[in-house]
Amino acid sequence: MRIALAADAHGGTLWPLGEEARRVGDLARAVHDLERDVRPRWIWADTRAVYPALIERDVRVARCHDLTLTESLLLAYEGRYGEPRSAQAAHARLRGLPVPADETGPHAVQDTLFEPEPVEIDLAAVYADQLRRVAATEDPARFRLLVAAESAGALVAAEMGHDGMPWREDLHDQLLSELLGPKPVRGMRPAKLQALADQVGAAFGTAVNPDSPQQLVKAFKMAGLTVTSTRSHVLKQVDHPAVGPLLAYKELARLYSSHGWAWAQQWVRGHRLRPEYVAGGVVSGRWATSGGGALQIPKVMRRAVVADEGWRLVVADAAQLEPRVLAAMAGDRGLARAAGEIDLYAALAQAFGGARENAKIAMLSAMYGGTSGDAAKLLAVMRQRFPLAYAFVEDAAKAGEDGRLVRSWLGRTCPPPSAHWLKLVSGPEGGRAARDRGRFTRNFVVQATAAEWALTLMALLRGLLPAPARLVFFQHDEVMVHCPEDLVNEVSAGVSRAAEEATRLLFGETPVRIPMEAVAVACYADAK
DNA sequence: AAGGCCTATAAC
DNA sequence: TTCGGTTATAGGCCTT
Repeated sequence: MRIALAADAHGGTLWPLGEEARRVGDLARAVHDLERDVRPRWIWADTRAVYPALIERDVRVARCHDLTLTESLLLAYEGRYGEPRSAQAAHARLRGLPVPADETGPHAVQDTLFEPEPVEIDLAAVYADQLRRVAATEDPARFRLLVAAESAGALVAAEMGHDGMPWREDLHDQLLSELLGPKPVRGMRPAKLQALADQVGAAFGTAVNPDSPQQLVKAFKMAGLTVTSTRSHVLKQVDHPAVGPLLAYKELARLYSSHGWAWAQQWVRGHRLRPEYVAGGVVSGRWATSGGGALQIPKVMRRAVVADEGWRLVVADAAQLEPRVLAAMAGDRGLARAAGEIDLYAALAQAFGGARENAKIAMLSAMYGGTSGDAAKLLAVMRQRFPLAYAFVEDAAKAGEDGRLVRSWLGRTCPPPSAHWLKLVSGPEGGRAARDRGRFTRNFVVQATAAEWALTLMALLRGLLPAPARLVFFQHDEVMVHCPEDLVNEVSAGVSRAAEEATRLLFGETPVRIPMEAVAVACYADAK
């Protein structure tokens, strides 16, 4: 059963497909009852606008179809990248009405919540149109899976944003104090940071703001040293007494400004980090965050992520996900056989002269377009030993260089070349621009497919988790579940099973394995 | 004062 | 001949 749903200021409208629409005063109550009785697939305009209010009322749904995310996938597939993707825009296109631009900006979703819809959107008609367009894709079964996974991802993102990841404010403060000195008063640098800044100044013989690349370059110049930038790896080559304290400063300043006290004040409440995840926020299908920086948490801060009393964190990541995905996509039997092993690179080592490191460089260069060091030599070996995998990424690169589109395994489509690129590519620097886009499309097919595998895994795992276990973190190829201690085994088994099912759902019968070993820990820092 | 671009670095 | 992809965030610095 499928039910379209629209929220408004006074409740909402439910529209079981093929039946009359009916208004309800208490939307959350109605959704709860229907979810309990019939478990429909909910069709709604935008999960980010609709679902948080339901979660707030403790109502969760198993399945949905997000019209905005689906429209976005379809427009890209159809070569119409950039057209407005909201359900309202899709509706307007169907009816021949003026198409409203998408809301943009940090508060777009919240703003629309409090504004009445300017026009009534025929959700069922938009949905039917999308199903028709999905059926017209080259492989409708795959695209349907993509739509389902993307929509499920939106549910998970909203739920994780609500539940939050366990975060001990006291341990975070303790960690910051150890590294930086006590929390400073507003406008002051923490003591250890100031001491390092003073050392840098002393080494130059004049006060320099270590946060200013311009001042640093000038100061080095006065000391008779020319630096092309003030990046850490450049400074490491420079012999000057300021370099030591400067590198230390940079590392700590990063922690302070990006994940320091101000950050915690804004994003941590009641022992939970609650960032805002954006499913489908990256062209490759990876998630983004629009606040909270949850996908860039420095590793040292994992010490602050601690399970509640009597609970555990079950942490699992898919090791070597991208080369495994490539092996499955390309149907390269030799690579797929190696991808049946726990350590793919070790299994490949023999083909690359015995060194595991060489195998790794070869694979990464193939997927990222790397050319430095021994890459060229190793890629030649790869071409010979794993011709299908090699050809797969080469074809993707060639398509990008030619200005064509590439797609992931399930049909996510890369953006078309920009007008700027088209101009560049026919000019004197055209070769460079073409190669740049080739690297992008080469990586896109792998990264996007890895992302949809991870999305599928998460959708499956969400359905397998026993209450009250909760998904609390997801970072590209890694998931974290927070659960009572006595559920650890069940949750770990769920993770492995979800990984196996995700692999089979995407790739069918294949020797490739994408193992996910879960570990249960009290503290995230102990997971690796 | 606000906004856009640049540089730098965190994650995968 | 150099020259690996996707991001978020913050501070400096320049323009308006």
